[in-house]
Amino acid sequence: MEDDRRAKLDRLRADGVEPFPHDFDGVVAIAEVHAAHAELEAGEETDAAYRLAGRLAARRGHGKAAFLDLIDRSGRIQLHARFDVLGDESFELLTSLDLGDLIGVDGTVFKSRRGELSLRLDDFKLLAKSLRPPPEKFHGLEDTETRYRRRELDLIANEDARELFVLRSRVVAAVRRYLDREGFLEVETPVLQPLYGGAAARPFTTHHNQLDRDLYLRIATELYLKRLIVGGLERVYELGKNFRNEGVSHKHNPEFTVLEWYEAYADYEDAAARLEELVACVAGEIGYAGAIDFTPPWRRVTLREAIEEAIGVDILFTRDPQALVDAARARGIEDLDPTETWARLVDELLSKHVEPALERPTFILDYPEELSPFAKAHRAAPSEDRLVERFECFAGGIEIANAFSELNDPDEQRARFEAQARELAAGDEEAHPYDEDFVRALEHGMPPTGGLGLGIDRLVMLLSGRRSIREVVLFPAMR
RNA sequence: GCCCCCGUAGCUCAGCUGGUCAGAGCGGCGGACUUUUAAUCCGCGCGGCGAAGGUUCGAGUCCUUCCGGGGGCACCA
Repeated sequence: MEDDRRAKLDRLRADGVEPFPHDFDGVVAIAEVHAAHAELEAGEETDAAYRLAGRLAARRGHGKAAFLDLIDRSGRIQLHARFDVLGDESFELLTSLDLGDLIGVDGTVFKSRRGELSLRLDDFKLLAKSLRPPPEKFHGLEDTETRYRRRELDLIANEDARELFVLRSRVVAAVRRYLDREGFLEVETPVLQPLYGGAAARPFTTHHNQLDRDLYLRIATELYLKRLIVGGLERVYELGKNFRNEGVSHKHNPEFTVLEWYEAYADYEDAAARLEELVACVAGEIGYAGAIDFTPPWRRVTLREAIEEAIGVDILFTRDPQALVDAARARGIEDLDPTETWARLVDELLSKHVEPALERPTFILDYPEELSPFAKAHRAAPSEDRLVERFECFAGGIEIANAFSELNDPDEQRARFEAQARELAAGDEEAHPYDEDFVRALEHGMPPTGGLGLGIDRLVMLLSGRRSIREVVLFPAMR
């Protein structure tokens, strides 16, 4: 059948038809036509003329007439072609088109007897010949592998997919608009870094040939952005990819899009308020109508309370891993590993016993210092609790954001790095490497700052009701 | 890394306990039809069942290995 299309291509050229012309000016979106003529009665004709372009998605032949479906990014419209309007040659060319061919059309709007808004073709032009058959038109393309690996086919075949990625684009645009309006500067910091940092994760390593040195793909933008706060930019954000050398799952892709913002003279409570406002604002702008209520204020609960509520254990009664494991075991939690650190055990309790149940947007506040090397000590909590001003925000059972009152005491930061260095030496591959450039920057003085990271892919999952990150990433990592 | 599942025409899929099992719909090709809409009607199968071995008189159908994928676990604070 590919041969059929090749043969048609040859025939077109032989007949002097250019199968790949260079342009087609003056095209409007199909959605525009629908919007302008929504009120038309069935059977009603107009003399409103439009020029459209898109892909031929279906054809219903009818002898001396034909109905065709044209799709563009904005939608679908039916075309009606008549032999007596187009003439012999043109009509024949039209009926020899293949599904998947790209065409441009001129025509006038009418509504068919059956009530479908349509365009009566006055003229059309082949804009690009398709040499391969498109996916099946009724079931669409359902094979997950093909949908992910060959996303173009998914986009051709599935209106859902088109709408989703249009939605994603609108989400990102709305996020930018909000931050721009609030006086934030969008900046770009290095993706290739001599030292990675800002998160607990293993990096991808690459190599610069001319410099003959290894570089890391960033795992976070945090440290560079805070250096910009030291530099006086006051409100900055970066929206871009982070890379983490980790497994894939329904909520993890090795490269993922993150928004980080830093705001001078703010703390984590300001960040929480801003996140609520931002997400509610974005949800409103895209017309979100799903099950999650993003209306501020969101629920706030401390980590200690959340874990106690979930499993009945007060994590702050000890810093001893074995004691915590024993306490958890007394409440029926058997699968904790006593050789882990206390902090990692706390984290495991959070991710296994608290996070999955957090459907409505919830801030979990006030983390142990050991889990948060860049967050400032809690101003109100007893010092023996060693808590920091940090929150993670969850919704739909997944973590979407992480924020702190940024640690800006350089000596304290150095001490935290040293603690991390000991972890690293002890074999924790995800501990933070010591970043002297960052500490030196802090020594010049960083204002009190509230910073936040928001997972854009996960936000899009929530706002689109998708359960897998692969659904919302155009070309997800495949095995 | 481990466990489970899947891999049949361009697409969606049916093929029970191994013996016309190489099929259907959509798509395609040829023909009819000037308002249809998963258009309809008539005719045509365009793949040899992910790959390689093996068991068997006989294998999409059973076994082994490999490849690709999905899901789960681990990992991912």
